[in-house]
Amino acid sequence: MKVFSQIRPVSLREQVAEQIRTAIIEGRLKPNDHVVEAALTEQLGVSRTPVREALIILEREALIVTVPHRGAFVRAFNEEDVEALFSMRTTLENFAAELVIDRLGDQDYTYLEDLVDRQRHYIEQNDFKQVRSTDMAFHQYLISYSGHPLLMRSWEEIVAQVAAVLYLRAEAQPDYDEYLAISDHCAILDAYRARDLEKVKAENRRINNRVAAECLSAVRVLKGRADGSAP
Amino acid sequence: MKVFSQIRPVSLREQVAEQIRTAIIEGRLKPNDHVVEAALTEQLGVSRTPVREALIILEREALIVTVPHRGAFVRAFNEEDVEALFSMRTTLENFAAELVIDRLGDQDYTYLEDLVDRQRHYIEQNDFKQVRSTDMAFHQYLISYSGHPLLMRSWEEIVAQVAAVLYLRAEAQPDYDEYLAISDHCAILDAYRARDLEKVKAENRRINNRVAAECLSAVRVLKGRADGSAP
DNA sequence: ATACAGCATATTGTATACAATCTCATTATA
DNA sequence: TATAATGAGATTGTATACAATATGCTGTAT
Repeated sequence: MKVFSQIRPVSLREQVAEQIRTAIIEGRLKPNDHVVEAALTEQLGVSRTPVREALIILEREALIVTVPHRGAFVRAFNEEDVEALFSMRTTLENFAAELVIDRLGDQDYTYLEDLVDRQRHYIEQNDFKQVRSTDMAFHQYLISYSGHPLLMRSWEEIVAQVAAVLYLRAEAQPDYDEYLAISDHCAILDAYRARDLEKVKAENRRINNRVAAECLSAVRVLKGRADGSAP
Repeated sequence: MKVFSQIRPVSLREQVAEQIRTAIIEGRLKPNDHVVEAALTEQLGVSRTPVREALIILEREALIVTVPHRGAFVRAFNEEDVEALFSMRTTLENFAAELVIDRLGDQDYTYLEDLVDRQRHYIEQNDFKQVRSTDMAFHQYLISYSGHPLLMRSWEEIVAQVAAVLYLRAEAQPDYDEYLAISDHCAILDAYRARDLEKVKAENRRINNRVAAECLSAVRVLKGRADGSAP
């Protein structure tokens, strides 16, 4: 029985990166916000070095855009970005499907169904933070199950962007029907259970295309609001 | 007519990263080599700051593995890594194929054919550095043509790893038949010309599987040598 | 002879100081 | 008035100094 989990030192730069990442995903840092190193230094109580290193990491994750001698800015997603994001997501999820479809067992389906139930529960309680997190856990499970290091890495790089864009959707459409995700996940599970790879891929494509459209309109709405309020 | 190309300040960290990257790809830095910051500081004539920042970038590219308080080491590819690398490459190239197959025009085919000719020429001259570079340019063109920012980014992240692994193949098999790549590229071009997406995908899969097998055996051979010479 | 504690050295992690560059308001000039 | 030059302030880029940690040697006790 495993009692203790590995202790590994987590460097300041990673802690800083995590804080900034979360702030972006949760919308506390808005698109195009200027992220000033000195400000973070003060707020986080660390020196500029780990802050700078964290910003370099986040730039590689495309959550931050840096301009030489001007600084770091929160990435603003335009319509093409959203389009690209979800087509990439479809590609990665379909790749994962190829890798795992013949390896998923009953306990995996049980676990995934449990996640769906939990998500339904959180929707009923209006706990949207948990809804998002459970939703992501569903997709994450399938990706991680592949054990493919490059796939997992690519996934990690886009997942933060997806989260950031979904936040925009939530902001633009506060009354979004969260139950859609439930039926989506059930459809995916059914296709996996049937070991029907093409069906899984088609569902992934369909769902991501729909979510992409939703986020696209969110981006447009928010852009309109911004232009309207401060032209 | 475009006369001048954009001048953009290239930071020290990027220059340092480029140097280390090239050194790894060209085999001057061997797998598991300890990359000591102070040594680079001295050799490159810059301070530790840009060196550290370059190492962070390369860690995100998976060319460097860093262990807290122990330092940075050149990534050593094992057999699973090679397997994963080329299956990911297939996925990305097939995604690119979906995006570009209906957009390629005559001038594109001409350009790509010219690349193949140049590559053949370099093989005849035994200029293997140019052979590699032309080969990569062929694949790069198709990826870039997609204009898909995330695809291009993912590609960039694996292309250095592919180059590093191909260097291993060259080391293990000095008499490798370089003309194989020529017929591979012709096969890809034919499939694109026929607008046959499934054919393109099948060729990509076939070629990458073969190259993966070659690199896999290279990794095994080199591992055997290393274990034999210093057990 | 072996195992362990403790110290010396090397290396990385972090903080701070200084240099280069950009932005923007102000002023001079046509 | 419009436009360009100028300089102060802000911010990032780079260098260096100091702190924390890991490694390996040496001496000592068993």
